[in-house]
Amino acid sequence: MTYGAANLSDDGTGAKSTLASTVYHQLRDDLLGGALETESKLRVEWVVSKYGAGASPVREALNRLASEGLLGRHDQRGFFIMPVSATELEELTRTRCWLEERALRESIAHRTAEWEEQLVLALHRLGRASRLSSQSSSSLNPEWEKVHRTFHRVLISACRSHWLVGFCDQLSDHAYRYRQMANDGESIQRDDFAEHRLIAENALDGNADGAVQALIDHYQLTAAMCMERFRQGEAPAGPGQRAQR
Amino acid sequence: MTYGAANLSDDGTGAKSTLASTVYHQLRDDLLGGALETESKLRVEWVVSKYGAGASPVREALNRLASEGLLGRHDQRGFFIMPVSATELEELTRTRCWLEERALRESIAHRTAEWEEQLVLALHRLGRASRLSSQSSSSLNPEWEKVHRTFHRVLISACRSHWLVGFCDQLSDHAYRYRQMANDGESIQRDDFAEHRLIAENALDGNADGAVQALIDHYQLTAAMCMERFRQGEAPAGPGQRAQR
DNA sequence: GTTGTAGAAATATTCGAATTCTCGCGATCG
DNA sequence: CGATCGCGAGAATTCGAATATTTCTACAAC
Repeated sequence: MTYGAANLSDDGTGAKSTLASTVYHQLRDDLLGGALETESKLRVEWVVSKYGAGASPVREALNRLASEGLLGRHDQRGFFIMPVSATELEELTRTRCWLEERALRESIAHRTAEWEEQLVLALHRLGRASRLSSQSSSSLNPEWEKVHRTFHRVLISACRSHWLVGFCDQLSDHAYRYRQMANDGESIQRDDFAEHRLIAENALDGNADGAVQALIDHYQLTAAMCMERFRQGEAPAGPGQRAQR
Repeated sequence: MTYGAANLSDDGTGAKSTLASTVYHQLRDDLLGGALETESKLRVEWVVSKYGAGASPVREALNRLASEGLLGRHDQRGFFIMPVSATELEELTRTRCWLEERALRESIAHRTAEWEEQLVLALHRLGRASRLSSQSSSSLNPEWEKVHRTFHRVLISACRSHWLVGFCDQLSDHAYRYRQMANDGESIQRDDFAEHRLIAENALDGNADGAVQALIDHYQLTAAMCMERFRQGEAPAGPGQRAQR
């Protein structure tokens, strides 16, 4: 065995993953976690040396990430980390509200007993997990993030469109990126659980309008908080992105 | 000059494209055009020999296509052409109607003079291009397809969300694939231009409800026609897809 | 007949070495 | 002085050759 040493299992089914997929997931996590925002340009060689893989698999990973909008691509000029901006955050939030509203309405309209149970379960878990990491207050609790994401995914999972679910997922990733970036110490106190409970209860009651309103409020509040932080950290010309081209 | 010989310009800006991008576009066209539906499994070696490129660029192209849902991927087992089905067509159409409705409403709500002009222009061009190819009746006129796509893109272009436009584009690609597949000789006569004119005129008048209704009718009629053909060609077990795994 | 299995063949994946391209810099030409 | 042309250095891209994995086949055991 010469290369590809760190591959045990990928999805629990015992199927071995490719190096390309491994790099993809790692790099994606780093991108979303805001671990490498400092450099706008992403040199292949740099990724190769950091993640220990050849150019080919790295390049595959980069291509996937570019297709998802996390990276940009210029033929013959490599990849770059997609820049962030206030207007992009607005557009993202706007789109997210549109899609999630539709998804939630459909989900409620076609809800099943199983969906209700999953939702109750997701809400319960959300109540258990704490928002902030117990160790560092400057980063969110990864466990909470996981549960949180599951909650929102379950919420719209009955909408009868894997396309729509996928799109919402994708937007969710980008929103997560902004949230991570804007996360240096909590600002306003916020009762996360109450917000989610309001959404879930309305949904379970079949009150689509109420659920949608609560969901949109939830997203917009989050966006507003991000925006505030975003605007603060913008003027000092901090370690944000650099030369674009 | 040893490899990468067939690269003049890609986007008209004089920028040279990568082999990966070239293969991506070609393969994508073939996929959408229904040129190679016969084999569900897509061997890298086959693509390499057909498109004249090494494994690395081909693989990149495959990865991009997989991210768009045109191909599927199983780590260590390669890529396969995404199967088609009646239920998938339904889901696709449903999602498309949801997204395009929202996009159109927003587009109308935020329309500008330039948007109106582009729309008028797109409609005019649509009237000029004929639906069927002059040569072969079994394939659609590529010029018409181009103009048609432009029309629909323009229609929603003022919605203030590149995300939404992108999603609609993606769904549009998949719908196109189904349309191509279901295209062996015209069935019902259909006044395409009248349908599009109805949409455009309502949109230009600011009549969102009317425009949306016309647009949805348009999509659903198309889907219904595809579905009909689809069901016909299903029983004979024609040269459709083969072994899945 | 079914199940299991070693080995071969076919494929997919990855690497390391070219090859090609871009970008910056200094010289040269209007 | 501004614009253009060469000319490397540095990157990106691609190839051809390994390396790994899956799939197929023949054969044996139950």
